[in-house]
Parts: sequence; structure tokens; C-alpha cells
Amino acid sequence: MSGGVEWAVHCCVALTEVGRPVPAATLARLHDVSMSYLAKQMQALARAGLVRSVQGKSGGYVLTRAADLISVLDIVIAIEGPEPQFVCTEIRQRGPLAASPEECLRACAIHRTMLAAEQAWRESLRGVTVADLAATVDRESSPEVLPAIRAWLIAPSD
Amino acid sequence: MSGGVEWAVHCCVALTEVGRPVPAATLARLHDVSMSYLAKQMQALARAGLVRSVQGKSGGYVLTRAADLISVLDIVIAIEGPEPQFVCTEIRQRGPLAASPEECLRACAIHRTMLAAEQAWRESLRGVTVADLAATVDRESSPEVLPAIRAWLIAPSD
DNA sequence: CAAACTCGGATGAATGTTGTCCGAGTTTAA
DNA sequence: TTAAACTCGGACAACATTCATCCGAGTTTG
Repeated sequence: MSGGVEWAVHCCVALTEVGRPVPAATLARLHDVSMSYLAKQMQALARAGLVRSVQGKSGGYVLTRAADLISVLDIVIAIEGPEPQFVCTEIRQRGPLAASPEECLRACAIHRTMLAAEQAWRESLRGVTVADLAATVDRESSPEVLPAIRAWLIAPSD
Repeated sequence: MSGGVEWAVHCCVALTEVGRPVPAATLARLHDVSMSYLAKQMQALARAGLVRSVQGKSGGYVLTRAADLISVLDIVIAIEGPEPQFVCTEIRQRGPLAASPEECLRACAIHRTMLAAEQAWRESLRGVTVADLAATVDRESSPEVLPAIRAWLIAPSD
């Protein structure tokens, strides 16, 4: 899986704390990662409609909807793409004992097994929202952590 | 996900039908795929202990245990490796507001979310065995399909 | 004992991911 | 009005992983 997913999720959680546009450069410095490459991930989020990009002097990225309406699955799909990880090449239709196309109308047993597993994975990710993540972080760390992040994003001092 | 997983699972289902060693070249011709590359996948299955390689004139690959004791997850792990798809780089410990190492003893909320989803995926694959796949194929296709494969693997005519 | 057939690891091309850059557009302030 | 500064956006290389191939080591068989 693309490593940019981790960055994107962290950025969405951070954006939860502030209602103002935050530049990609600021998010990059917060996490100490490559600014140019994180911009690429944010563009993907914008294309997927999860964040809205604002140009100009005080521009940046803002969430387009409430954090409890954005699931982790939404972010993963935005970065990785909607196509499934397992692709069936229908090798049962090849070779000397190839199955007839009529018998291949339904997906084969192997394909269905992979699809079911991927569906379980997807459902698990769909059940967790960005709001859930922010709440968990707030619960498990010092109460002043999130406000500190919020203040830093508005006025970065580094 | 590596495309070789599909080939490996198909090969395991095919090996279910015959108790004799089957050369990689025969399996490759059955599915009309690259002989050299399928050999690589079979080597991975052998390293994982799912199949046993027999050398010499009438050698090949045989399953090491009953088909109902080999799960699809076993095959996926043998090909793809045991490491999880999502890797956490702990970016919460980097940047100007880095979390202290003491507070990072437990995995972060994002990491745990990804781990849980991957666990669901793994459990789904663990619940399906090669014997299940063979039974399903036998049920959903003509009854003479599997015997035909068995006969062809013993004496390939192509 | 030799010949033929098997697997096994080492070697190269193709594809996708990671990382970087500069131009188009917008807001702001003068 | 105008110009400057700051933002995003897509186009451009470097790296890693996957895909594909080849030939040598070892074993069985006649």
C-alpha cells in the first residue's frame, strides 16, 4: 500500500482542528515530511472531493464536510484509487482445458474469495471516521495536545 | 497485490486432483502462463512449506498436507510475504510538536485502525481452504471438469 | 554409469511508487 | 488599478518493486 495514505490520514485529522485553510507547506512542516510530495497527496484528496483547495495569499486546504462524514476508507480510496488490490486475469479461460465463456459469467471461486476478503477490509475501514480518530487521539494523549496543534497550524512558529 | 497470487492458488487447486508430482512446466501449460515465472511462485510455496519439490526425471511439486489444511491466507502469505501492507512510519514523533516516546508505547489510532482492517481481511482468507475452492469449482461446473484436469496433469497431450 | 529431466538461484527489462520542479491562478495590499 | 507575493496544479526525473528470463546444481532412471 502506498505510504502516502498515512500522511493523508494524519493531515485530515489535523485539519479537523482548524476551520481555516491550511497550506500544504504548513502540514508538511508539522509532520516533517517532503512538502512537494505531500502536495501530491493533498491534490488527490481534492480530486476526490474530501478537501477543498483555496488559492491566493491566505489559501490552503479545508475539509469539505464534517469529520464524522469522512471515513478512513474514503481517504484510502482517494489516494490508492478505487480499483481492487486483487485483479483476476481469468486464467481459467486459457490453456488447453479452457472453460467456455458461458460458464464464466459468474466470477470464479478464487475471485469471489478475494473479493469477500477485500470487502471485509473495506467495511472495517468504512466504520472509522476522521472524527473517531481525533476523539481517540484526544482521549489517549494529554488534553492540551490538540489545542497546541490547532494553535500551531494557525500561526506556525517553526 | 502481486499477480502471482492468482497463479499460485490455481496451481494449489489443480494439485488437489493428483497425488503425484507435477512439473512446473505442466502447470504453466495448463494455464498458458510463463513457465519461468510460475516456477518462481512455486519456489515461494516450497519455501513456505506448502508444497514439496521432487527432483529428477519424474519430479515436480506435490502438496505437503491435505487440501483442507491449506488456507488461502497461507498461499497469500507465502507469495506476498508476512509483513503487513500498511507500514506506520511514526510521523507523530517527528516535527516541531513531536510526541514523546513514552506516549508512543501503544500504536497510534490510525495504525490500529489499519491493523484491524487488515486483520479482518486475513481472517476472511483464513476461513477458506483449498479444499473448499476445489469443492466449489466441482459444484458449479460440469462434473467432468476436475477429472479432465486430473487426467491431463498426469498425461499432458498439448 | 551416463543421459535426460527436474528444481533453484542469479540476472535483466518493465511497471509503479517516491520525490522534485516550475508555471497558472488568486488574493491581498498599496 | 496595479503589482507583488503567495497558493495550488500538473508535468518531469530517480528509485524501488514487480515481472520475466536464463543457465547451472542435483536427482532419478534406464
